[in-house]
Amino acid sequence: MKRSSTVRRSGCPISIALELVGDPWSLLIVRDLMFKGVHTFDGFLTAGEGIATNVLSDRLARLERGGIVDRRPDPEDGRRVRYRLTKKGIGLAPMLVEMVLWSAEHEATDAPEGTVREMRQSRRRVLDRIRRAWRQA
Amino acid sequence: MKRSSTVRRSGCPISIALELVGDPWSLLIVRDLMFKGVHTFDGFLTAGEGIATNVLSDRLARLERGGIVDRRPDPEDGRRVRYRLTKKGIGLAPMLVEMVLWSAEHEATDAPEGTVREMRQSRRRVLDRIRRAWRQA
DNA sequence: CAGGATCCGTTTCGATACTG
DNA sequence: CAGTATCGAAACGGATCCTG
Repeated sequence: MKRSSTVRRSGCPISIALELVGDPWSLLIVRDLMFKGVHTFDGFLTAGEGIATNVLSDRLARLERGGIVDRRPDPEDGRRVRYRLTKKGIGLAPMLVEMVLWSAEHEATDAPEGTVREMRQSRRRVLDRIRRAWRQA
Repeated sequence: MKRSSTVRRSGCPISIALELVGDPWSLLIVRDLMFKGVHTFDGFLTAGEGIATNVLSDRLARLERGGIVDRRPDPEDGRRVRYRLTKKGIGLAPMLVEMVLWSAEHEATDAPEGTVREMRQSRRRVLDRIRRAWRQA
């Protein structure tokens, strides 16, 4: 596998950010940040699907290097670190929403619940809410 | 990493089909099928980014098991195998389009070309064309 | 105690090459 | 157009250690 962050086909600019989207853990982290308001190391550890600490460290560093998340000390508790999606990171929302919709339609076994239904009915509204929650977080 | 094809958070149906979307090679194959009309083993081998034969075999089998592609003997040359996206597979188009758009905006270094510009201006038209091309292929 | 880094045994991946 | 075999590289999980 090439190590470049994007792959480009000659004559056809169909490039995909595989560095991000090709990695399950990174996607789970972004998803937790975007949909669940999880923003601490421990939050990812417990809310996630059992990611190991070293893997989490590594992915957070990658995402930070890629400009998708940033880290700052928690304003209310200087010892804590707060991870946030950057503007570039929040730009992934449409993609994530499509991923969730496709998964709900084709893979998930139990009936879709409120969030998914609303996504299906009005992507725009869901995206607006995600962006709003992000701005004031 | 869990081996299940979808991951679900309790109380929040934000599940993502990581089995597919967490794997770079699978994404490249789907992309080639969707945007480039590549549909043979050798096509993926040469048009792709240097995938190994065993990996390609493995991913095609996975995608087939996942119901995303199917394989049939080429009508004009029975020895050849033709891979096609299934309906479920073509359902990934919106997600792929968002991936391409995000990548073009944030990752790709050279100026976006026609396809990307058209995607940005009218996702609908691009998606319609993809689906039409798929139906008559 | 939160946020990581490091070491280590194990599993998975992938490049190459060979087979039908 | 694939399946298989090998074998080194990388990723992973788990535990442990470190630092404020």
